[in-house]
Amino acid sequence: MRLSNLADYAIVIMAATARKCGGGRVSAADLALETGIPVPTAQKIVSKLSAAGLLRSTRGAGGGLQLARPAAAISMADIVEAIEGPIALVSCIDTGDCTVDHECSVKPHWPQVNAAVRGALAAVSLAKIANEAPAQKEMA
Amino acid sequence: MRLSNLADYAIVIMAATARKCGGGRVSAADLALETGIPVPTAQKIVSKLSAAGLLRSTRGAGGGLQLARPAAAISMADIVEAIEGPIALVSCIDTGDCTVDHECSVKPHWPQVNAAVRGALAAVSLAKIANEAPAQKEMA
DNA sequence: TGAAATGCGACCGAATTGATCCGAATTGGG
DNA sequence: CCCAATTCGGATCAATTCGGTCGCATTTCA
Repeated sequence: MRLSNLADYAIVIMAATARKCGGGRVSAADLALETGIPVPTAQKIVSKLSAAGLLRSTRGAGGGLQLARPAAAISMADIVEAIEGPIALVSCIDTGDCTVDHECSVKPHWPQVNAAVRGALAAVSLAKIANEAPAQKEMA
Repeated sequence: MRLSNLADYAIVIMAATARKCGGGRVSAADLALETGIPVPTAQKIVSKLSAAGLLRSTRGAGGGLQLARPAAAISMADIVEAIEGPIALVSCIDTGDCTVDHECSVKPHWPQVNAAVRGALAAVSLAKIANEAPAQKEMA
């Protein structure tokens, strides 16, 4: 019942990107420096985020990352799903096969739980996070 | 974003216990046979469940397990917390220390997400699960 | 065209999880 | 009152996954 550190980092990185992506591109190294996440790990996360279509990566010198969608259109659920795959609390739902199949009276209740969790994550948009605490780094 | 198999098993075991605990005690081995979970694993889960106060264990010959509370008073959240510890999506909340401390603009949003998740889990009681699909398996 | 910077992919180590085994405690029967 | 069977409890060991690191192909600016 705990999402992986990668997903946590991904949210931080996305927030940092939203904050710095005012008008240009940001490099993964720069984001790593900004967030304190190890550079290679940040690159790995950025790769997944790009593959998921949340970030747009520009190759070559002077390139970098930028949000593929406006910050208001990106939610925690999107980021978590990009890193961790579909939001399903149990493997049963994905594979459709419980190791203990039986009647599995629990199965009918998972969809509603999953939906609730996803809703909770979807309720928080990236714009909200970025605006919450710019802290000392107030940008004009 | 996926709870451990142990927690999943725990829910199945609790449901089976609620179903078979009509008037007596059930052995861990019997529950394992009923649910299809490996016996040693079932014992391990039962231990944690007992330690958490959800099950009452009776030692000795003819002993076994029984629900410590009525099924209606036990929710998924209780079981998950018994196995996985407190429901916190990120380690930051527990430890109070992010590896990337910075401003951590994400932190203020976690409590509401955690509460929503916990609420979703607490909304499903063990009685509901046990009543959903008794021993018989309807045609699908 | 050349060189530098960047993102991308694969490899390796560490940690948590999951499964197994053995020992201690308790009760029922003789 | 003693013995034995059955049970839970804890400790140990292997496996899968996650996290971190390194090297390379690609792409752009000079």
